[in-house]
Amino acid sequence: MSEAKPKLRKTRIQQRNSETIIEAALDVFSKHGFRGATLDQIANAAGLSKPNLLYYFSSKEAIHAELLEGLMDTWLDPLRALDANGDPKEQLLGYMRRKLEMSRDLPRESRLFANEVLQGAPRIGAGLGGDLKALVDEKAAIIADWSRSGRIAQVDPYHLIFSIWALTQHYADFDAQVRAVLGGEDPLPGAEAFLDTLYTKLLIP
Amino acid sequence: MSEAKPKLRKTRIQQRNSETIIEAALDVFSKHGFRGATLDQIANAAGLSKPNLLYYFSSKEAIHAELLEGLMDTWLDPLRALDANGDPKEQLLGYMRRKLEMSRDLPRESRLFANEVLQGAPRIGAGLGGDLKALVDEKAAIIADWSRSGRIAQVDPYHLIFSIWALTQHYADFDAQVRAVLGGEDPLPGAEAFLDTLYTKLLIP
DNA sequence: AAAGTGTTTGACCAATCGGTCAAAGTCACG
DNA sequence: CGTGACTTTGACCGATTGGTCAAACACTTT
Repeated sequence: MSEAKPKLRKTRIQQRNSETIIEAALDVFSKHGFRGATLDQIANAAGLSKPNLLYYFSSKEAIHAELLEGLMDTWLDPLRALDANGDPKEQLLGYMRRKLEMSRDLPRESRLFANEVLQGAPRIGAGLGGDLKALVDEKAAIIADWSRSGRIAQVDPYHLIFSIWALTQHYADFDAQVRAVLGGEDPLPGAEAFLDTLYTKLLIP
Repeated sequence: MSEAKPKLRKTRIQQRNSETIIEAALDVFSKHGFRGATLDQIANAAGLSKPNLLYYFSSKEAIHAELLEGLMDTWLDPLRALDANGDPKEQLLGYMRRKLEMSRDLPRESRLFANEVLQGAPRIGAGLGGDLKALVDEKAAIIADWSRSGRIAQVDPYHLIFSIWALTQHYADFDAQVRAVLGGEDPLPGAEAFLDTLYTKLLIP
């Protein structure tokens, strides 16, 4: 259903500036949302003039679209790595830990997606119903098998996956709230310990 | 630290129109975020002219602020209801269920807060570090007591509360994603069953 | 070094935005 | 029913926004 676009970047300068723009756009979009971000902010963050931005990307939407598309893969990698042949508990806890690491290391990406989905995913809806659903269906089937064979407890695999998303991304997306409640303390170590015991207890058959 | 404002609405018309505006603003702000919402959209949704809006509220910010302030109480009610004298497991599962009901019945309110916190809580930051933190500290102390006395398992009370927020609000804030993955199915019944077993297992001493 | 391609920018534009204002309309009440 | 307070609105304003364009600039190739 999707046409493969070459998207060839001819020159060194194009390569470098495109990357700079995408990086700056990630910063600005994740901080202010699509509507709240302005081309001037992005241009400024990238150290370029606004017309120069639009020499590399045809519109604000185009920057946002390429950003999301390029990130989708990174974002789903941890789930892709879930191995049907591995130890069930180890695989699921590993997935959770990798997602938690991403909340620590890539909070801007997390917020970018959160912003998009919060608004009803108007510019990414197709990707959710397509690639994402397919991947989740595949991995949910694996988890269901583990449940059926008694290697982990009986759990709804879809809500199990949702819970991992919710619990890990929460620490990136709601960072302001978490830190306001905890004071100065770094939330992540406590979070990992809590989530470890949570999922360990949940998965015991 | 906070001055009590009377905020008296003299006439019937003022009463009615203020409410209409707040209701319309909830719709628009939760759908598009603060920056993405326009006064014209709110005025339109409220069935009023834009200058008429500004007769009742001095600015876009003022509408947003009153909306958030009025909602904060509703939003924290379930946590306030957590009773130190009740049965621990019953109290915590009850809290979770009430939050899940709020995600079902008040998704706009959930998204409004999510939008605000995602942007770093620029217009509500004080409320998070103040009232919210105080309330969470109080209830976390209760939960810690339950843990200490062995009535529930050893858990970090703060992350336990965070997990209830994350897991329940996820079904409102990320509704687009959840539904895209699940297809037509209503997510909430499955969510409640999953969360019931999750917290039941977690809390067993 | 000339020519052609690729890159950058200042000036500008139309649309939209939050907000103002004076004038017109409506309501409550003596 | 008249009067003063309350309510509504069309017209308007300055600022910001996404985007255009022609001209200037730089780089590579021959």
